[in-house]
Amino acid sequence: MQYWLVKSEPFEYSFADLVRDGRTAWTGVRNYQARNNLRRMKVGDRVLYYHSRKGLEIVGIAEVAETAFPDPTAEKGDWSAVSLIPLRVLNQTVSLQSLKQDPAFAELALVRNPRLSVMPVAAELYERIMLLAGE
DNA sequence: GCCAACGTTGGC
DNA sequence: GCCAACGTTGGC
Repeated sequence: MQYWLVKSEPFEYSFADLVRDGRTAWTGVRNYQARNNLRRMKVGDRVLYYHSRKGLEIVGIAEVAETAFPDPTAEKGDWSAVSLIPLRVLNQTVSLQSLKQDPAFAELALVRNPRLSVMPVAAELYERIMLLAGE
């Protein structure tokens, strides 16, 4: 099992929206690095859900329900989407600030490259985030 | 809302 | 193929 983190602006599509919908196609990624990460996802992989712009915290966990397929919202270009389903809301949200305060997360792409919207999370960092989340 | 950082585009 | 200009992202 691999671990990932995706970012979404909560006023565009929040984790609560995903919970409400039960499943969503993760479309609209237009960055090659992020796209390549989408393509590496496997069914059952865990996906941390981060609220960017507003909130600035990890709020929930989703799961990959379907591996990469052509992004139906892309009019041109070679872009991919995956399907995500919600797993659960975290007991406690994990703020970007708290991640930045812990040197263990210095290598996390969220900290190092704040513009990447789909990124891998090392297993040990995922476990550490789970601890911070009271899971 | 500002603006730094990053990615992309396009003229040369 | 370089690099300046432009557009976008996202923390602050």
